[in-house]
Amino acid sequence: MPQMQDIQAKLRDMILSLDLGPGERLSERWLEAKFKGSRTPVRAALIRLEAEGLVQRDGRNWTVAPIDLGEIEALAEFREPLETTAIRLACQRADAADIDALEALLDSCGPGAPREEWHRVGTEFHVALARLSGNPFIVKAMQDIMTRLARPRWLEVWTEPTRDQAWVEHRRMLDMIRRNRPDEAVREAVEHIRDTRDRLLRSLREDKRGLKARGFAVISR
Amino acid sequence: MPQMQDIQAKLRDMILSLDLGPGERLSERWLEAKFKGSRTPVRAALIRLEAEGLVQRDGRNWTVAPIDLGEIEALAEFREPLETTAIRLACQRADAADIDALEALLDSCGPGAPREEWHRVGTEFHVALARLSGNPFIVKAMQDIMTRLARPRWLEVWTEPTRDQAWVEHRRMLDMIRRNRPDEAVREAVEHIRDTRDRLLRSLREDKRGLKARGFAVISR
DNA sequence: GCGTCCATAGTGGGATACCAATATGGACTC
DNA sequence: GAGTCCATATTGGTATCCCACTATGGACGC
Repeated sequence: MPQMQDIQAKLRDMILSLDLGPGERLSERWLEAKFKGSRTPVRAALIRLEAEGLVQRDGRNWTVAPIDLGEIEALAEFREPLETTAIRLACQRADAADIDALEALLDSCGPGAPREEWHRVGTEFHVALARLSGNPFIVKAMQDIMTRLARPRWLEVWTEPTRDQAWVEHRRMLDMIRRNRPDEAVREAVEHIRDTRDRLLRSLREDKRGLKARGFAVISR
Repeated sequence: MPQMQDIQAKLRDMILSLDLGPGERLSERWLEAKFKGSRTPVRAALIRLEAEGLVQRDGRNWTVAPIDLGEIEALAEFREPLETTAIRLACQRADAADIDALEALLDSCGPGAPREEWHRVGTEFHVALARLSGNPFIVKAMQDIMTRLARPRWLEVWTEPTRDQAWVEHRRMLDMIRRNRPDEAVREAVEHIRDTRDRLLRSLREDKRGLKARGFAVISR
């Protein structure tokens, strides 16, 4: 069992699940004890997680990346041209089976499913859609984006109407791709991206007090 | 003197300058001797350069990333929406001083300048343009793109007409941004990106024999 | 009390030691 | 001579060690 990848995966999970709070300091020694490995693989994992944006240097120290509202805006701006490009390419390149698979992914998450499932499927939908573009850089960028959005999405106040709205938006995007109507699919996507951004920002801003109470570092802008 | 960053920078330079051939195997021990450091900083540098796409794992080994013609196509596809978005944002956000600075950058490279200068200025132009978007993710992506394109650009057969063509295209893009005509600037950019892609692909394909003779790994597609 | 200063504990960066896995090369067999 | 097999060198992965630096906190002087 490769130790480094194991540590990297576990640490990533701890960060994404907010088991380690945003802004929290990480010492290599603490992590080495926590994972019962040595500092070498811990350091390798930290370097890689730094590239993912989940961990940062704060002077000489390692810290869990804070929640950054400005980053959420910048990500939406970055994501819009990428996801719309992915959609246009998918319209040209994806076959019916690809689209059926995506549909099945959406279907796999019904009203009774736990929140973790919705979260996972939502992420995977966008990455899989990017994959239909056939462009590895778009896929990589989308993975990166979804990783960085994972904690805000998880922290978002969770209501059925918003969940269903996102679900409907996903459906509509996919539908328009299936019918090979890229312009309309793109319009849906842009709307979805902006809706998501606004939802996340509003939710986080409203709960900023609660987040700080949990010791989470939040950068307002 | 920070050892790790030093090693990373030197190794990056050796790769980008083709001092280390594409596809060449890198052993940590050899690098440690080469840089008179120990394996710890060498490893940290390798991990970071892996994220930059300059170094890869080949099984358990490290290798210099090969020249990949498919990657050049994918990069152009990835770059188009990003650079056009950067231009539109720059039109909204950049002030005259920003644009003057970019113009000065282009002016800094006259007909008599050495090839290294043209190369550096060409790279910096696109990154600086991305910076005018104000979006750190676009900047980061553009840096990444230019890094990956650096070796193909360097290997391109070098003629004054092609050099001047790129120079004219840069000028026109900047001009249209200054006049706040984003659509035309975007049209120039798309043309420039496609021209560049075609030039690089043609040049590399024609010289593939020569590259292999130098021991360079080239992936055709 | 309030600064100031210094001993100390803890940190990340680097160097080194050890290990399992793998690649290598030469001897041996047929 | 060609193929096979095994001893050995070398590799990357991991575990420790050592060091310079720094943050901390308590004693001391005012």
